[in-house]
Amino acid sequence: MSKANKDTDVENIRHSLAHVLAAAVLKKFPKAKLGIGPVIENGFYYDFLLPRSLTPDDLKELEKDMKKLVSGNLPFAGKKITPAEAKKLFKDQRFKLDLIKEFVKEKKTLTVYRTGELFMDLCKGGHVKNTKEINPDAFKLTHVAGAYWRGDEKNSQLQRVYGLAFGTKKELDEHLKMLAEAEKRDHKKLGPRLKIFMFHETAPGMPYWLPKGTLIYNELINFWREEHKKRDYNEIVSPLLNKKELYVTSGHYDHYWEEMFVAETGENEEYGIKAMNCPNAMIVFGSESRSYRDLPLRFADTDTLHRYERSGTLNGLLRVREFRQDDAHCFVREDQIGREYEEIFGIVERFYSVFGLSYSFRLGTRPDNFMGDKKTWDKAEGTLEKILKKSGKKFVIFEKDGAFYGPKVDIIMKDSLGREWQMGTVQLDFQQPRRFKLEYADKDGSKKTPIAIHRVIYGSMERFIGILIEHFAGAFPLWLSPVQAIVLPLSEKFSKYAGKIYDELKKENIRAEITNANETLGKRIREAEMQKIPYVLVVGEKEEESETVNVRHYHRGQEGEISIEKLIKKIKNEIEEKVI
RNA sequence: GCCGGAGUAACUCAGUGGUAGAGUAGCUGUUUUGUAAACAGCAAGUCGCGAGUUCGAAUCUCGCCUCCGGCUCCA
Repeated sequence: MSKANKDTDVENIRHSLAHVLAAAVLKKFPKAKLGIGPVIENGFYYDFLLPRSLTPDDLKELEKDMKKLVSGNLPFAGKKITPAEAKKLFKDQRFKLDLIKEFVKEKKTLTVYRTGELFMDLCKGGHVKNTKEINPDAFKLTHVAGAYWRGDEKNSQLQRVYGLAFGTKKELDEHLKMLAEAEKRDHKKLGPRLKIFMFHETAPGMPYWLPKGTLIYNELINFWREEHKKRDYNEIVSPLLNKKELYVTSGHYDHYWEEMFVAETGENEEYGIKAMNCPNAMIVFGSESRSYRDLPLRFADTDTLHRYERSGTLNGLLRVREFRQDDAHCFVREDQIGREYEEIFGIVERFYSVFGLSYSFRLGTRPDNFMGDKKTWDKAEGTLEKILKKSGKKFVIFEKDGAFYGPKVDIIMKDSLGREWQMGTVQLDFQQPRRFKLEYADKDGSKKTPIAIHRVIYGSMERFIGILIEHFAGAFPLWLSPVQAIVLPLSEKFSKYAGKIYDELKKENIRAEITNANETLGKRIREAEMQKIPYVLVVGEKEEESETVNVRHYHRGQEGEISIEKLIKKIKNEIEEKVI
């Protein structure tokens, strides 16, 4: 059997189970109103409007009932129907009637599928022929969540029941095991356990960076500074509070003010707390007269930003209210856009390959609340699409996903649970330079408006570190490890020798720790392993005599004795090369 | 913001109306260790916060806060 067929088979199983779920729900709640029940990655869901909230116990019962239905060898049979027939069949199902109306408008054919004698659904098909093709032990209802009808907040909220489903029980078990493994990588658990960051309830969505996390944070920023200095980026620091008027000029007051923290003075002046760096970058560009020779002119800025994200959207380090971006604004002439983008894509590749991260691009086009005129937008979108095609990289287009001031190219990554996150973003902006009346003198002496490219590579430091923790499962590459080596003297007799090793490591700027011999060696090794320290150095009689250490590496295991000079050289080289 | 779940010692968790518990971590002492958990003792709690019901609330009810899973949103 080909892979494509196998995929279709499991999709048919998932889709059929959505129908079986709806049948079980209707049995339990005859007045339930049905939404839709599509196939998703690894399973299915179905949306319902019910007289009461489902409990975890309800899910267990529904699952049991579904198994019974599946074992009843129910056939699936579909048949084309007319709109009039459809309206009659689903006269008590208001959401189905919505769909029928929509389908009629789009001139789609209507089909109804019956699951045995007990259930029918408006559906385009894609089922098993009979539920005997479904293994009753290879699916599981996992959770309930609220979901708006047709994905619109203004519509009623339905209860969405999620389920996992596979062809065999083994695949289901493997998937559940994988989820348990993913939980072990979860940065929300690992971060605090490894003392990288924490949260406090007085600052929702605003991380505390603990000493170890601050080391990682600073190493990432240092690397970023080195790489950007080479490429003629000029770092600036700008105010964290600006009067409302700045955001009126930039356009953020109309589009964004509600999501900003606002500070008020005793004299009733309103200040916006920095939520983005661009307006102040515009101010700096406009502070001098500029020539075409100055362009591209790049201002980088990593100031702390605050955004009042809605409470339900916060998610560990991946969605926060306080963060820093590795931001920069590149002011270019129109003819320089392509080159600048190519250069930025080069920076992206350099950075992501250092961590061994894979990513994809996403082009976001004109949103509904756009600023400026459609013609400029079309031109900008065309330019970006052309550059993306030329880059040879894979990309998808997300309609209406651009910033209000211009289209954007996002770098997309997945977390340990496979959820997609926007990391870096490169945004084209024809609007703000115009609004701030920025200009440069062109060759012929005429005044021209520059184009701004907003770009972040990591995205936000917070989100990036969250993804890194999950990517490395907390075992960072040596150059990022908060503790790079730990010295364990076998007993107190060797404390002095261990201290000497420790001093030499520190002298070479290697982040080292040392333990005393109060605990057994086994226990101290266990603790070092749990802290995911790359180099564990055991010293005892043999090592002291031969002036060596016994190396145990987090990934490579026990490596035996090595002289301290050789070890330091090796460690320094590994740090320098940023080995992953 | 909306739907659902959760919050008990620093951490992981037990405790369903009647004296707040265990393991780990911490501290003290003993042990001086050869590659993932030595032994003993001690200390540790506004049971998320606030109200209510009750003779009595970690436990029941209501409101709020925070976190988690979704939805919506995401410059």
